Amino acid sequence: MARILQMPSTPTATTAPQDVLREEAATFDVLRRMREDILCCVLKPDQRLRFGELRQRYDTSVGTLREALSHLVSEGLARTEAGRGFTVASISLADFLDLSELRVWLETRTLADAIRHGTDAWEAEIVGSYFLLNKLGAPRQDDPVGVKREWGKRHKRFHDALVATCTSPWSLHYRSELFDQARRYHWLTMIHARSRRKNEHLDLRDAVLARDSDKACALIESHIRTTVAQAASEVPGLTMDAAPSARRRKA
Amino acid sequence: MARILQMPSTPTATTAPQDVLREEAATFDVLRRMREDILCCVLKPDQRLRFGELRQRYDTSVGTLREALSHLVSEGLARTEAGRGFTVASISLADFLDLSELRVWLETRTLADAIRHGTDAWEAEIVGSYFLLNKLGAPRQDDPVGVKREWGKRHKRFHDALVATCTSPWSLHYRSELFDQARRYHWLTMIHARSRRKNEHLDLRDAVLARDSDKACALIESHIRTTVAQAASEVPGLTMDAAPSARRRKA
DNA sequence: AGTTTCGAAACTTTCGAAACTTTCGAAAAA
DNA sequence: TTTTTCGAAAGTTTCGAAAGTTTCGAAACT
Repeated sequence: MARILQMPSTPTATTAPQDVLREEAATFDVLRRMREDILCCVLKPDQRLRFGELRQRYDTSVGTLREALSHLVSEGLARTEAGRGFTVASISLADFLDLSELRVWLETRTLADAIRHGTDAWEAEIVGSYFLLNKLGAPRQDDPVGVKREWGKRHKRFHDALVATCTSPWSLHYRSELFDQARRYHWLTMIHARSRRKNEHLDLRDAVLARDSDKACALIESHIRTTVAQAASEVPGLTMDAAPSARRRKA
Repeated sequence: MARILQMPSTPTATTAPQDVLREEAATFDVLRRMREDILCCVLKPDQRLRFGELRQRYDTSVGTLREALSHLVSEGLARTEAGRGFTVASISLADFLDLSELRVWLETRTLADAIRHGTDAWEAEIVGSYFLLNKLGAPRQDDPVGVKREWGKRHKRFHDALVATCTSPWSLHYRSELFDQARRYHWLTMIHARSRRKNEHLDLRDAVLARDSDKACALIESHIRTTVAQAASEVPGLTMDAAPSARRRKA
């Protein structure tokens, strides 16, 4: 179970201020970079992940790569077959639908609980992270990749902040994993979508800060569902079938 | 995302009949054995996992162990701190409660969907796996470890069979992970519990085969809740606090 | 022409050792 | 007596190379 956002805790301050970030050093760093690359489709769905190329790209050894890849497999961002190496996980509309249904439940559940246990520090982080998200504005199709990536980061930070005070570690853990899964589809939507959406995050923020649990949950539910619908209609090639991979049998 | 029970599929029969089981060979085998050892508390909660001992126990290299341990961390069965190696995940009543709340929802959700999409092969596997579970009978405190382990296997097989035709891969995946988590607490209950329970699995089986979704869901919900209550009252030392690990600060 | 067999090339998996970090205990200083 | 410092031992992390598979194409055979 990966570390969850560690928000209103006193920093331990043993060696350096950002000591927390050091975690696992090399391996952890490679893992994070690979995850980001899969999420942003730099490594494309169903792409074969050969050790030769990866070693060059991330400047590390086979063993370290294996460990990172192994992690990605458990997270559902990659798959592996015995003796055939690793592959980026497929995407499909069916998967996004399935994913999103679970998300609706987990997001509303964690959000309601977080609101129930909200603190001043929690409110502050929501205000702060919303500010950062809003300052950047929703990225357009023709914005540079760097801007889109930064928006992705801030978007995640805002949504993490909303549920930070939820008291169920398991719910938070799975919520986080599924949020990352959804980010792959969000990325595709950002690339292709033409329609613009109103600023749903502002309403969400205000409902949460007003501790209006029902309204906040309804908003986040429609937030998720709208995104699915948008992806389904505007991302080309996102079909119900999983992959164009060559697993045919002869008739 | 790990492989899910692959039930009504035709065997591919390329080399051997059990070719499917070979998956990942060495690493996968070590992973499975370690997981089983953690689930059955052979490796105890909060126990330090040193490479020296593990290498001897599983007769494998450091690299392979690291990969397996890495997997266990993502599954929440172990934890790791930078530079300080791996540790078996803690247990606590709080964790079991949290876990079980999520399980209630996931089990009922997957079960209802599985019933909706049930096939003949699905019914057959339910009948078969129930037969195996029932033949062994609920293990008593003084049964040998081997019997308890076998019961654990058959118990899991039965519950997997119930939900096998569920159409949501993500729900099935998380259901499976949480079921394994719960197995650690089940094991402790088996060791310590004095009270006997009626055969809840028979009622469950019949309700499912009769396609009575509401009744089946109600049964599985109380099945889970009863187990939690039993563990809370009969397993000594299962407190709300996480671990007796030495993370004290000076006052 | 179509199918099968064989062998080399490419890639994955596994391993043990080298480099580095943490922990623990003994000796020196307060 | 208590605290601090230092160094050795134990343990973890990273790496590159050896061993083992799979894949693909060319030659041999039907």
